[in-house]
Amino acid sequence: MTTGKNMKVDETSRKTDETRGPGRRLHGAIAHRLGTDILSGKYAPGEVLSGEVAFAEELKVSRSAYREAIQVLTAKGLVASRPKAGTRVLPRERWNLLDPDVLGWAFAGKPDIEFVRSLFELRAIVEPAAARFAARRRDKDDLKTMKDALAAMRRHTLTTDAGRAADRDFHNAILTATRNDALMVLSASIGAAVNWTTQFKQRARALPRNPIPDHVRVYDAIAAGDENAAAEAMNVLVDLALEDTRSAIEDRDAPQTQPDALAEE
Amino acid sequence: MTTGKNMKVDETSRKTDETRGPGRRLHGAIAHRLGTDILSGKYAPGEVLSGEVAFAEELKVSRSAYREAIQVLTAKGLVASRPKAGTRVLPRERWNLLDPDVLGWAFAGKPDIEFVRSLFELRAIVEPAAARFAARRRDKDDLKTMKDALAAMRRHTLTTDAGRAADRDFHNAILTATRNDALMVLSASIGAAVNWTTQFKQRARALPRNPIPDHVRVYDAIAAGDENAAAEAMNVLVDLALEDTRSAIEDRDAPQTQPDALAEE
DNA sequence: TCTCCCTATTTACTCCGACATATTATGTGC
DNA sequence: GCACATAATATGTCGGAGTAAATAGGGAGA
Repeated sequence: MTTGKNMKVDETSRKTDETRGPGRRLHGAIAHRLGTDILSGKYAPGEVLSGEVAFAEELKVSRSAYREAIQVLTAKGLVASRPKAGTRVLPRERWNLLDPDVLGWAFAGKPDIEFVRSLFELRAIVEPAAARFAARRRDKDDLKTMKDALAAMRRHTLTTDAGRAADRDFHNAILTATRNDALMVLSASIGAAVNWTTQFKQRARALPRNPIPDHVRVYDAIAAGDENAAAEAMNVLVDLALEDTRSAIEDRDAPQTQPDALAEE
Repeated sequence: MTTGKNMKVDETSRKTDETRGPGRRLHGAIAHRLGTDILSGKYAPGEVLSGEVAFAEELKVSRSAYREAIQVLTAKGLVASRPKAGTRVLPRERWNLLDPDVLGWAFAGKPDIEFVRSLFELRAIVEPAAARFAARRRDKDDLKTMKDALAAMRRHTLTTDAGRAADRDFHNAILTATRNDALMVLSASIGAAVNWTTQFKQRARALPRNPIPDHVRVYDAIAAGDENAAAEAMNVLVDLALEDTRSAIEDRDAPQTQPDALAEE
């Protein structure tokens, strides 16, 4: 029952080859493959992976590359390996779910709705608080950066790459203004992961509403140093993003209506 | 000069040997050593480490072990390595500061006061919100677990290991009751890191105040389903921990007064 | 019959030396 | 002075050999 070694290898090495771009190392690709497989539930918690030699052979890579990939997964709390016992997938609560890579792997396949909800709840907690800190501690440079980003957002819209980059700059400026490294890292991770779902959004349909005024409200409150107003304005922004993502996911999960009809735009 | 396997251990390999307990692998020890060195600023961001062969030789380990350690650090965003360019320490904003290991490394040496402040600010944001969710979503099992932990805390005090374990159980029960995985992981990481400084506290002096009543207030509010009261009670708890840690760190940073005088108890 | 310890096996861990690949730096021609 | 080809160098990948650790199983003693 253990082996299953003789299966066709085509399927096995497909993913590792796809993921292997230039600048992307082999062990990184393996980690990506195993990571997504674990996050997607293909390898359930508690399950033991095939031995080093067997698995490396199956993946058509050397043991070194395989081991380095396993070290990466171990570092992120996904697996743990001990001699004689083998390498087994750890229970979900041990996973570093806030690790950027893990978040990426979680959203690589069909993201779990419950987990998306968790992230948005966390975001709804953290972002307004961040805006509050920013309103209290921002200096002139912060405000200038935010203002420039806002202007860029207005020029290009959110439909262009430049526009989305400006959006990121704006939010990053807010995070910088909080003078709180932990908050910065956390918010950046969540934001990146959530925006990772934005590609669904953009693909599904045009944005339903002009987001600029809401951003301006946040900026004005931070510039004025009004903490409560900043938190409230940011809260609105998060709710908006939640609404967009929710409908996007609903569209994805219920594709009975022909996708072409939605993409007409 | 080739092997160097039987030679006496000198200063270079001191730390790696110390950290190398049973169940702790060699590459883990190397990662721990390099991690703490980076977090402590011994290797500044942007700095390039010596080449693989040179560094591995210096640490008296094989290149494989060294490379696996580097993969771990890479996975945590501390370093990045490219052919010909070498391995360089990434800027601080790329570090996964919320990774449990990274947090541990950060507190291994003298923790940066500013970073501790950041963590407590984040905790003050997250924990009350978690209590709020717990008050909304807890079920009977959650309440029972919390109640049991509370009773255990009363029996053994926080001065014993069993007592501190009960404290952890109590807070874990709250996190479980939030039904939010992201919140769970985050709060657990921060909590563990902050409690990592508690050993300073315990060492410095006896606890200045009985924490049980405050915990009871949190429990009562959650049991009653009163979200605002739960958040407020938890807020008090965080403030209390902050106060303790602050004074503990002040004691540590200003040891002019003979430590014996403080330890009389 | 049960417990405890000891042995044996399995598996990950570590080491080694060689080769491949990617990236930077250098040099050459225009 | 610039663009392109070339070489140098450090990381990346490979395969194999040997070590150490943890579990399972068997044997001795109670």
